[in-house]
Amino acid sequence: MQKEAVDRSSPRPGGRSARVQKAVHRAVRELQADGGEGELTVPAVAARAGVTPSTIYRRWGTLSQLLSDVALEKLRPETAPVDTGSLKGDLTLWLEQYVEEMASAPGRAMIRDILRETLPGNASQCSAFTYGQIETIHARALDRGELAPPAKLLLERVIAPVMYRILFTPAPPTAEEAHRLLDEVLTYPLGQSNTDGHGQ
Amino acid sequence: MQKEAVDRSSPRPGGRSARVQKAVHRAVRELQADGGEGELTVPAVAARAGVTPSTIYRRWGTLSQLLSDVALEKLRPETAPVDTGSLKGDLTLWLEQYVEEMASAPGRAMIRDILRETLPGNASQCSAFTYGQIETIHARALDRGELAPPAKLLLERVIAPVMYRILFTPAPPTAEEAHRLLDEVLTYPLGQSNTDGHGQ
DNA sequence: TGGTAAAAGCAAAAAGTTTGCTTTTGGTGG
DNA sequence: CCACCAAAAGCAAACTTTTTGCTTTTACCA
Repeated sequence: MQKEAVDRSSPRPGGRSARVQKAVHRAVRELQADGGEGELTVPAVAARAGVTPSTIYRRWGTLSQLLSDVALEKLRPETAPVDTGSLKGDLTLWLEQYVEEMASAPGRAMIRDILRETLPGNASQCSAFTYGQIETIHARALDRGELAPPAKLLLERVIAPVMYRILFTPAPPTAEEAHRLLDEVLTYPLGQSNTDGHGQ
Repeated sequence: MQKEAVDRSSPRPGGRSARVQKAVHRAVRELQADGGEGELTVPAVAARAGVTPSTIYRRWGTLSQLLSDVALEKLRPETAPVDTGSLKGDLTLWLEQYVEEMASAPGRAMIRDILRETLPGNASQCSAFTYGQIETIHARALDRGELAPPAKLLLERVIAPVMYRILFTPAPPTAEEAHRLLDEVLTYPLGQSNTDGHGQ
């Protein structure tokens, strides 16, 4: 009785599948935005999307998987990080936005939704988004001729502690704490002895 | 229609409540140990525990909450970390066991179970367990007259990255990587500028 | 030792999920 | 361009899980 949904990434783009997917995702976001109390169920989403519940069950398998997919969409970066003219400026601004988004109640909910799934697919996508944004900043810094710690080190020394705080402690991290982590890694960027593990 | 279970920590220890709680927890562990495929449902747990489903729903609210509680029990340290005679030895041995336990498939499942809950209670308990173990090692080192980085720094520089890898990447961290993180923090223990956030 | 409130049992109703089959639909080869 | 085909959606009935009102049990307390 293992839940196992199908591919899910719209095998026929432009067709009915794509329309249904959009409608369902939108329905989820709308229901989440509404008071959101409790009634986020598959039948409710189906009704709002003008679709039959069995469609959702067959395509996503479970509500968790659907919520995970929606959260991943919300987390997908829409634009490259702002270019402030310096590595530190770019990272500081980007990190502030990152922490604000992730540490908020909706942000925490998104992360939990993403992690709920058994397969690490969406979670690693999520990490890849973050990695990509940092990598962009990194490449830009190198272009300027700046010395810049690799994205991987920033993930390890800044993002990981921030995420740990968000997931495992009652009080989410503050912008100040994030700044401290960033300053430390920029001041003492040791630990470059990196064998792989994050293949972008 | 918000799910909201009652206290859950056996208000009448020694009585029937405690017996039911034990039976239910045991039933969950047994079902998880068995092939575990799919049939981990509230009715299944109830049947195995010789209890009626409504008891479980009323006490735990949801299967997630129950699984979270069971996972927290499994994660509770039973003994203090082994004393190897040195800070580095203590930390290395303890960390090896930690990573082995957490990065395994059952370990990952436990962490996901703990994080599934909306309230951060169990997750922060879990972190507190880890903090406590490291704190024990730390205190022991100070007794020996060793210089030792605070537990909080180890959480930030070693545990958080390990957890991040476990949660967000397909390939869990290896013992080698954990060693690298530990070596780095022991070699360059900067970042002591700690305002609080983890009050043990 | 009875009184009492909290927790468990029970069973029926409600809600959610699965499934077999039919219908729609977007792509494809004739 | 049209008929065909397979994939996905709709539908509805069967099935499972969850909720709920009420009764019974039971540990604690006076």
